[in-house]
Amino acid sequence: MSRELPKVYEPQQVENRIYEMWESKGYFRPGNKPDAKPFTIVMPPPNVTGQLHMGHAMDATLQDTLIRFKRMQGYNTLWIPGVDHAGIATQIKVEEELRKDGLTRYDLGREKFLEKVWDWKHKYGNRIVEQQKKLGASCDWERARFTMDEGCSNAVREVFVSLYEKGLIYKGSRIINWCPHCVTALSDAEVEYVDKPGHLWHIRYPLADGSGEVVVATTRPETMLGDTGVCVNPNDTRYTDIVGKNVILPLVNKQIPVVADDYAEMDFGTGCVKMTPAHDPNDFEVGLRHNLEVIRVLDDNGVVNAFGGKYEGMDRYEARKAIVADLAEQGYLVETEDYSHNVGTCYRCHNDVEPIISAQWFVKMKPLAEEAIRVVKEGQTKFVPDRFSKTYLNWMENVRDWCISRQLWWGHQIPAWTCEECGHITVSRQDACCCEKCGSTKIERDPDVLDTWFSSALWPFETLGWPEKTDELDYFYPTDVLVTGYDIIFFWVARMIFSGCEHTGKTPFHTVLIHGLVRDDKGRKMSKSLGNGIDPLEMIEKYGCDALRMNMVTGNSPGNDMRFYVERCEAMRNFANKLWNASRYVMMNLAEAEENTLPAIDKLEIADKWVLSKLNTLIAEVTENLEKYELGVAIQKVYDFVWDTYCDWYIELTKARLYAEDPERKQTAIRVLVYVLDQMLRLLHPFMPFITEEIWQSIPHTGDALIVAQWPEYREELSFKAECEQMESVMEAIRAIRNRRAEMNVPPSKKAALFVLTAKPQVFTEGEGFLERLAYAETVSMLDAEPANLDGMVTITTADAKLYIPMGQLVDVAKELERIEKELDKARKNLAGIEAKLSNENFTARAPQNVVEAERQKAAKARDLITQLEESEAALKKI
RNA sequence: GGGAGCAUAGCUCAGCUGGGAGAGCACAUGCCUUACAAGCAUGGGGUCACAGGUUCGAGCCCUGUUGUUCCCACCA
Repeated sequence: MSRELPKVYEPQQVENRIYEMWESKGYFRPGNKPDAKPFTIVMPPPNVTGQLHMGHAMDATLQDTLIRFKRMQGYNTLWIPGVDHAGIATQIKVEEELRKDGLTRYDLGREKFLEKVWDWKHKYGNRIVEQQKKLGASCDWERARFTMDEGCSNAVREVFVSLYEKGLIYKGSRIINWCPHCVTALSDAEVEYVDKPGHLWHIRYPLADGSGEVVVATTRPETMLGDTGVCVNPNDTRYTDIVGKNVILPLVNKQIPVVADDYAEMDFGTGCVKMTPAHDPNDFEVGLRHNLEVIRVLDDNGVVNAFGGKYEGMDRYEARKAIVADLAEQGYLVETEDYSHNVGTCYRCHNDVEPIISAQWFVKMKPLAEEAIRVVKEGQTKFVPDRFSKTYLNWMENVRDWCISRQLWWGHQIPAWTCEECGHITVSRQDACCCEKCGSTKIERDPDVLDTWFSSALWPFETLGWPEKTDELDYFYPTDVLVTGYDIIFFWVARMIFSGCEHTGKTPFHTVLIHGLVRDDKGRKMSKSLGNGIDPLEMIEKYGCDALRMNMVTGNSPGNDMRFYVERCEAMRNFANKLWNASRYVMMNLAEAEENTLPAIDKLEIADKWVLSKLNTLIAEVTENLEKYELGVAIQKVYDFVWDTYCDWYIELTKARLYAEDPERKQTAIRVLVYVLDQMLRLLHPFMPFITEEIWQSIPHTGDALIVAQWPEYREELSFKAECEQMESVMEAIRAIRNRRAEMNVPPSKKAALFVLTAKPQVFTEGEGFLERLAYAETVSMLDAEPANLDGMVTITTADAKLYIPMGQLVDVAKELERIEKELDKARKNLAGIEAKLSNENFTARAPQNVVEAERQKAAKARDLITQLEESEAALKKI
């Protein structure tokens, strides 16, 4: 950056260069600081198929801000990136590719197909990484992991086998959620329930002995092909007689029993429920209790199978239509009722899922959940904001066994071999050669793969080398903060916690920072189908990465959704530009500074002491906010300081000195300007890494880069209370004068003399230069007494002074009086309020002393103002 | 059916442990003041959803009401 700086900040010229500098110098790797504490974050691995979207931008910004903050605080920071193999999503993508050539995965066979997927991964898997770099993510790319790489695969294998050995993984036939479109089982978490309008069909089932009938209701009539019973409540006197009898299943014409079970509710519908144990989880349970037959009537593609008789070969919806029509025709349909109900859909393809009985692998959750509940209840892992711990606990306390097998090819294949001879299942860390029970070599590996989340669940420790006992694992694990959206608490966070507890004996992180969704400007989810997504890369291209990052954190609080406004990117771009220009101003004068250190305290002037005190407060507050993950609050404070305190006030306050001819005063000013700029850049760096580094590199600095510079600290010796009050007093006068001039429409070019009557003449004498420059005063003179002639004089009153400005004909005495009356009225009301408070003994006795003291000071100030106003009023009335 | 969030300026939202009602954008007026017109100065604009309660004091804590969003749940 030369001294000849462009007037406008151009992020495109800066970002790539800075990022390469950081990366090449190894700043993203944890420092080699033996005494330093570690600070570790594992990045939620995006899908290999993924395209960077606003959710990633949010995720990355928050994590990077925390990492940069901690890095500057001296921690050995490690942010581990990686990519997820995303079983279903990726497999679908590659199958779509194949379809273009008219092929399916079965045409290729498993091995060939997997080769294709790996090709695809190598081709596109890095795209999302490159995109994340554009966000300024300072993660240790050299440690980037992939959930299917060797280390992760070992971890998965170890976990599967050890859980199996502990009896926490089992294979069994249960009702699971089946997606006929993806042709695989799903876990409960992968089902999204959608309220859909449908029908409730009431169907007549005649008693086999001809003594009557029962009427059952269903939303899925096609499942009746698999009915093996009818259930009534044992206390339901209406049906006592028929329990144990058989009814005839219409269309199928077979006899099925009536059983009594609490499951049937007497006051719902007719009180009779048809039982389809193969296609409904409740019916399955009832079936177990009453030994009902289990007849599965839909195949893996959702098509009616051989048990469906004449309906065989029909798709489930086709079959539904045909069955309803036949029921109606044969007089079995009593009623068709409009009925809206929750239908489970696949979270990937959004087709309806079918509850189907199927042999699958499960993780037994109850024993694992215990510890996962304990660590959160006892605060070893805290959610920010805290309300999500309730969400988590509620889920964990009611969690059911986790179906982990998927009928896919892309993923970690289950390490289980079934013996053809004896049927025994061998589960093994090494690929099995023969049955461990009978020794037969006729064994076949389970073709299924594991749920993608099974490997993601191990992410915090598998990325550090587990199951090997590595030094890294020892040093960096447990990690510190996990940052993610509330939408994957169940999918991922919960499973990482119980996995960490079970396999490492430690909860994987002490804090879970939850953020919300990024929505469009109308509050809708950004989605491909709506086409309302905004591309983060486009925003970066247009407004700069720093502006996008600022957009992500400002005005946002943890756990809450945010709407994305392009206008705010613009506002943040403007902020970056503001900072740029302030720096330009400092650098233009930099030649005057001999060094970038603070001048001796006795050289500091009032404005310097004021800005340094403000900076001090800012440092303390921002640090605390960041420690508490209040990034939005923190950045707001820095923003205000930069724009308001530094640019709008301090820079203006230094101009008198910079343009005057006293070299020593000039140097003091510029050195404080540089010092404060440097400190601001540090505070801002975690949020706006690029522009701050770029500027920092061109001001005098010690150290190689801002990214590894030290985080500012509060310095007691730089707080100057008295000088701050002085400064504020002058500032109040400046504001009051500007205000009056604006109201009177006096242009800045029209300067006027200023007379000051005050009990603190020294304050205003010292502030002369400020009043001249910022309050358009031609001259500033102190008065000993009220001016003799107030005609043509504007009177402005502040708590500490009365200010007179001769404005000649512009002044209307009557209007002046009216204004003073108004101000007086306001001031008196204000004082009355404060006094009422102070005269309340309850208040003075019970409120904290500092609050009472503050009220007293307010009262004193209000009284001063009233006195001043009254005097002004009296004086004006004399005219 | 259970649980949670939200309701603050025209719009979008901050407001941390109770003591000043705020920001950005928009709006109005005046300014090309030698860092910045992507700017400067000044201003208008709020019953903090409603009703109670606790407290010396409530946007903030408690109870209830209304509206709204979301999550969880096997009622055929």
